[in-house]
Amino acid sequence: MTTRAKPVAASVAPAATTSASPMRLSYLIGQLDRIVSRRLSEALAEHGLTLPQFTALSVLNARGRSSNAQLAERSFITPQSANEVVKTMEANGWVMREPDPNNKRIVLLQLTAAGKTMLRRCDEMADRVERTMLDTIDDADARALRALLQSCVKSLRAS
Amino acid sequence: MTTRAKPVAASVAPAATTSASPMRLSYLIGQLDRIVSRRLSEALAEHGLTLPQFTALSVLNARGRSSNAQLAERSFITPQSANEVVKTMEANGWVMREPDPNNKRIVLLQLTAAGKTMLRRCDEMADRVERTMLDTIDDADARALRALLQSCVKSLRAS
DNA sequence: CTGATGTCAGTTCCACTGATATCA
DNA sequence: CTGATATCAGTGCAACTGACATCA
Repeated sequence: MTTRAKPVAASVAPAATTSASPMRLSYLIGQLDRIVSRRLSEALAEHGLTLPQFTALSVLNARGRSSNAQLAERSFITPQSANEVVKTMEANGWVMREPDPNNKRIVLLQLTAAGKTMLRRCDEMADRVERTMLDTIDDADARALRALLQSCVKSLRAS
Repeated sequence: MTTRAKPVAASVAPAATTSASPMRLSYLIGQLDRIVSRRLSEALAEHGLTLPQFTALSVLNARGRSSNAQLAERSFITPQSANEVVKTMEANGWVMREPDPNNKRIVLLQLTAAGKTMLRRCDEMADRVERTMLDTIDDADARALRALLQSCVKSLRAS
């Protein structure tokens, strides 16, 4: 309980805005992402994996063979950043590259067996973090949360 | 368009290939935070403000006078990081420090008039981003989203 | 002494922009 | 030629850890 919200400067801050105004959604999103990312990173580090790498593994697993450009778009980072992530994972034997038969310029990426094994292990850790996060939220609300987040992403990407 | 202010534009990619496994909540949270942060950062840059600075201004405004340690906890970053953010803002005249009369070791932080003006301007930009984000979401669902996000943060912080 | 606080210093991580080569 | 793709290279920001001094 040491890190819980307490009436912080209530005794020191008399005037102005004593009652905490409701936090912005963007603030809440940022806070939540910060906490989740930290928990996840700590857990993944035990297997020598970084969060961006886990994201890439998940995307490649969900979407199958992808070019670096596709991976970048789905991870919402630049192709350069995606390439950087992939380089390390290829060196670790989790991802393999093979030329696209239809287009010499494109290199298709896909998981290796070792990559799939690693992903399965890390998925368990991610599940654990998410279960903690959803501790006080029932399944219906969890589904609603997912749908709302997807709507937010969709609206922003469309604008 | 040769200049790419954004990482990826989802221009010609065939987007209709969805139907893969549903994405994790932590993935969605990360994606949404990435997009929101980018939009917000771009907007704030017009006023010479960074996102961490905007966060600090918001926290100081909402909670009133705070020590650096309190600000750090509210922003969910280390005191060192918070101090770094504050240093720049003090140099820009948006935040002022004054010693706590009750404790010589503590330095209380609060917004200056210029800081409040800046915050007001930036709040408008943040409102604009959030309105876009909530484009297809009604007020009731927006409130539900806020409540759910708060529950998630609370559960993770308590664990 | 212990613990909380502020702050200087150095480091790391991760995404960015720029530039270049290849190919449809 | 134009545009998409991959990738090498350098940059910058924002977080981190470590260390130290001060004070309740």
